[in-house]
Parts: sequence; structure tokens; C-alpha cells
Amino acid sequence: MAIQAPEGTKDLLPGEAQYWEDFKRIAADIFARYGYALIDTPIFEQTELFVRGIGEATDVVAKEMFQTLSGENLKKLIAGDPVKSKSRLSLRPEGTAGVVRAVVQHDLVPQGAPPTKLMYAGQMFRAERPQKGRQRQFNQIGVECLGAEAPSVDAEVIIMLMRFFEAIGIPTALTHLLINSLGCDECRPLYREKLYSYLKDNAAHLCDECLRRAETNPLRAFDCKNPACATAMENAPKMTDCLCASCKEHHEQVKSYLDASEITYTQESRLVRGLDYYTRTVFEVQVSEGLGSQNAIGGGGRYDKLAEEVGGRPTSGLGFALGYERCVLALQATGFEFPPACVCDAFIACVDTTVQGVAFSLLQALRDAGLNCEMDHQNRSLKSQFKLADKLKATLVFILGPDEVQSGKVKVRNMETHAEELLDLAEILQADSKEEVIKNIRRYDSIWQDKKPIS
RNA sequence: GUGGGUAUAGUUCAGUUGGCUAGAACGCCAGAUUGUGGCUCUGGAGGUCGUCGGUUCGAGUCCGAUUAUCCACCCCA
Repeated sequence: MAIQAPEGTKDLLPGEAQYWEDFKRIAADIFARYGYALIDTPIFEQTELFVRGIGEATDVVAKEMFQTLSGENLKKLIAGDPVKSKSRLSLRPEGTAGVVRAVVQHDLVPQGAPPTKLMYAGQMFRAERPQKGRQRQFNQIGVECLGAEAPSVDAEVIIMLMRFFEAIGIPTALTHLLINSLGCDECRPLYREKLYSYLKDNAAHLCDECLRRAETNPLRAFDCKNPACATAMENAPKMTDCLCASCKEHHEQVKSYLDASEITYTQESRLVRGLDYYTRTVFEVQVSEGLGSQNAIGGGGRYDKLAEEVGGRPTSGLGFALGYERCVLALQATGFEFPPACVCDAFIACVDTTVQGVAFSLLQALRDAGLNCEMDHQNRSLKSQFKLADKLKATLVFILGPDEVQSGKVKVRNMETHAEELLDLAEILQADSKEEVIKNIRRYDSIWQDKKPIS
């Protein structure tokens, strides 16, 4: 059988590949208004970065990373010889750790400097079993804001995310924003203890998985979809009730900024995130249609301890990531289709084979002038050439036959209005800019009509 | 890692209790007398029926294995 793309990966075919580019551009445009600049970090990093940054006990690190070695180191490992820590690499399962690593490495947030705002877009890799809305290689766009502690920045980032979803065509009415606070290393350990004893007291009502997690990360019990667990967790102590004074103040201020900006959200105390680095503000944007059993199209939060974790000086930070493929699924649930990958301004049609040489020169002259052009290369009949032009949605068709060539003209047809005019062939062949060609065509209202027929 | 479904033309799918040369729609190609597209009509090309094995006079159909894929659990964007 022919070789197929690896499990859980997907080819972005022309229509979608172009859309992914558009999607990134829309994000870059919007995020630039908030001061975010593009950064591009390696697609693989030392495994240790993810272990320390994301957390050894998280599912992402414990069982979903594609780990990699050079061929030589792989041989060493198989032979039982030691492999240096820095040679143990992993494909990035998320973008934050790599960006924070780069910020620390290049000291992008010197002491006393204003916040550094960065955005990235690219592939992430997780070795999970694929299903709807979940692939092993997928694309994320994310932002990271380093060196900003103020709650206004939390609000700004959330607003920016919601604006982006709106811009790509997922209306706010279809999204659901959840926010919560996970506290800081002052109040979270106290809460953790409290929750731990609650879990122990209610062990009889909880599933094995939750009991196991009580030891490693009790907060995750809130995530369990088991109905019995959900019921048992209803009366569990809430993080928001146990925040220290400064975290509480921070959380209240974030919410008041959101209120002032008329952003609707739900305070969801069950919202916990699967990555260990989050502190204080966490948020998630969900949609109900198109994602299968998944529901989040974007999520993020604050991570004030992450920079230290990867060896930098204490630097507060926050960010989010949004899943490209999931956004597309949400869009497709509303009837969205990818726009055509390529627009054809003009098609050159030959009446017979004797004019192919002239047609080729015309084709090249129009391309050099900046138009997207195509002609037939399979000796199709004139009729078929028109069918092809139609399929390409060509705005104009240039028709060349023995008559035209003899009189130094070329016929131009507007495919929408059916209007045709004769243009001077030499003038078009000599035109050296798109404007000049357009000027030539513009003489005829019937062909041009100022309807922007040219891309 | 666990569970369930599916696998037939480029695509989406039919294919009866096992039976003759495996079909449809869409797409593709070519025509429908003059040098012109969309609609319509006519014709045509495209299939090792995922793979390997078994049962049978005979397997797309039944059985087993294998691979791929989808969906779900887990977890995440």
C-alpha cells in the first residue's frame, strides 16, 4: 500500500494551507495592536525544559511527549550507555516553555524594563490517540507577556483573545469564556491541603483516578467527568474562597476590567489547567459545536513562577494558546468553507495552435506586469479552454486567433459581463506594470467597470 | 494505553439469504456542424473490493489475522 501521512497528522492542502497563512496574519494584525511581536523558537527543545516547566506529573509530559535522540545517541541508549541530558530532546507539546526559555536565555526582560510581549504560531506535538479536534501534530497560535504583574494585563490578554475569535468569524455569542484564579505559592499550598483532606474524607464517592490524583495534583479532581465525582466535588472547598488577600484583590481587579470592557464570562471555580505552571488567573474559551467531545478552542493563564523554574530571575508572565484546527472545526460548524487558494485574473485562450507562441509571450508579459495568469498547455479545444477559464474563475479571458494576431490585436472578454473588446497587442506586451495593463483595459467600461476585477 | 465503528472508482456511498462482466451520484475527459464558459443532453476513461490467510463448486459478501482510519475514554488547544 502507498505510504500515508503518520497517524494523527494531516496535510494542509492548498485551500487550507492558504487559510492557515491568512489565519496567522489576522492574529498577527490584531495582536500587534496590543504590542505583540512575533518570535520563532525551535520545534524541539531539551526534554528537561518541558519536565521542569510544564511539570513532571502532568499527562502532557508523563505520556504525551514525542521524545527524540540523534541516531548516535539512540544507539548509545539502546546499548545502555549514558546519554547526556542536553542530548535528550522532545518535540514541543506547547509553546510557552520554549518562549520563556528564549526570554531568559536572551534576557529579553531586563530588570526594570517594560513588559515584553511575544506571539508565536506553529506546530505542536503530542503523542495522544487522535480523535475529533485532537491530532498528534497540530497548530497553535499563542502569546506570552513577560514581566507584567498588573491585573490589567490579564484582562488585556483575555480581551485580545476574544477579539481574535470574533475577527475570524466565531461570534462571541457562540463562545463561552471561563475564568478562575489558582492562587499563588502563598495560598495555593494551604488550599491544596484543604482540598486534599476533603478528597480523603470523601474517598468513598470518588473514582480510583481521582484518588490517585489526590496525591499528585488534587486540583485535577475538579476536571473528572465521572458523574459521581462531579457530585462529590460540588461541596468541595473552592480556590476562590481560599485566596490570600493579594490574589483575591488581583482576581477581583481582573474581573472588574473585564466588566468595564463588557466582556461576558463565567467565574468557574472548577476550571483548573493541566499544566503545572499556572498561578492566579486561568481562563478557557469553549464552544459547543463542531469539536466532538472536545470543547476548548483557546486557553491560558498566568505563570509567575515559570521563569525561575527554567533558571531565570523571577519574572511574572501570562499568555494563552489557541488551537488552529479546533477553530476551523468551530467555524465549519457554522458553514465556513476555505476560500479558493489562488485567484486567476486572466486566462489566455488560443483559437488554434498557430498562435500559441504569441499567446505564451502575452501570458508572460501579463505575469511580469503583476497579474495572475494561466493558459492551456494540453492543446484543448477553444471551448474547453473557456471551461477551464471558468473553473479557475478567471476575471478576464484574452482570446488570440489568427485574425487578432494578423491585425496586431487581442480580444478581451469579461467573464462576468460577457463584454468583449479588441485591445492593441503591442501595448500590452510592452506594459511593464499592472497599472499600465489595467489602464489599457480601463478604456473600456464594458470590460473594466471599476468592479475591481483584477486582484 | 483501553473500548467501539468503518475500510468498494478521484470523492461520498450502494451492493439482497454467498452466484454470471462490481454499480450510482458528484468529479474528470470528449462531443452536441461556424472562433466562446456556467445550465442541459450524449458518450468515455477510472476499481489488485485495505492486506494476508481460511471456509466454499463459487467470497465485495462468511470466518480469522493484520494494517489503516474514525469516534469515544484519559488528557489537552
